[in-house]
Amino acid sequence: MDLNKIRGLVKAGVTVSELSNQLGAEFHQATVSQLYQWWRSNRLVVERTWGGILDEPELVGYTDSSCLLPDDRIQLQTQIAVETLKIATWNVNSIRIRLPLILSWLSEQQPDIVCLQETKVEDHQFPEQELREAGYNAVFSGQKSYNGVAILSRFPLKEVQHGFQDGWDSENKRLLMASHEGIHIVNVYVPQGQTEDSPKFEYKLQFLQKLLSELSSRFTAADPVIVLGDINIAPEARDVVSAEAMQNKVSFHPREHRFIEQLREWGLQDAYRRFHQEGGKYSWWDFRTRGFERNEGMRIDHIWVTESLAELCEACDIDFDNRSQPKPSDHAPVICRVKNDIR
DNA sequence: ATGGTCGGTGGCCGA
Repeated sequence: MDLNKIRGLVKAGVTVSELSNQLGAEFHQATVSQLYQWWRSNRLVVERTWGGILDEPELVGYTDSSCLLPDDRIQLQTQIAVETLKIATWNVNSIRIRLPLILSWLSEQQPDIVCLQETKVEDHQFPEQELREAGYNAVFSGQKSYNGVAILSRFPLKEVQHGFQDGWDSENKRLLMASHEGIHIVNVYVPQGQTEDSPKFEYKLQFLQKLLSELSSRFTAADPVIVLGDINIAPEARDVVSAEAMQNKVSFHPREHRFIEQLREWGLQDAYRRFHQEGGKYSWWDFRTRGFERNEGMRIDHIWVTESLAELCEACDIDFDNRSQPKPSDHAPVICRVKNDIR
């Protein structure tokens, strides 16, 4: 199959039957699969007049039961959609209860890649169909009740890895990696840790240590790597309401700050702090104290990038508006925009 | 205010 020839013809815009005529014997199953892949990833515009019955063609979006018809006019989008990549992280606190908000947010924000945490569903219950209809492929790693991570993407993801490569702590679904156009995506849900004297805090610190060794064994700081998720650590005093009150408290503990320091030493930087210096900007607020209404929270959801990606980063923002919607998660999404210079 | 509210579960736990 001559992919460049097909790409050229479809970029110019053709009907399916014209394409079939022009390709002749070269039009076969692989060609059709390619068209569907483009369609599924929202790169193919499909216009349908039902054999001329409609004066104005209707736009046909991809669903699992969609079929291309011979007189459909198809056109492959040029790289407009990927000139800048919009990459987000969001702890959704149950994908089942949050699905309506997730779908409206996807359609409003149009992110290209979204890392989700605390999906809280087993894989067979993951709403793959609904997300695909919204234009997203998904890879996911879930369990009953707790944890659960997923990556949504407009494009097919590559090099998917579930959990740590050595299988450590594989029963807790907190880590999911994939790649897109050479960018390595590390989606992580770091354990919360409860209190300083809890075994859960030791588990958190061990998890962080494992995460660091996973990063340094898989990548170098020269690679384009993006580590994002619910890190459950507020790095600095300006990321909490009161550093005094948080002294030696979990999520603001010196031993956790040591990990943040090691992340920086390895070559990662906090994308949000490239663009915003002010304090009092949080990504999580406690439901119990009505923290959001009082703006009392912590900035614990982060996007960390290596230097090569940092230079391409154009923006990084917390989506506060999402948190004020009905039935919000206790976390707001964090979104960054990365210039895509990989052509 | 050592409380409070969510979400998932199953007769309490995790955040």
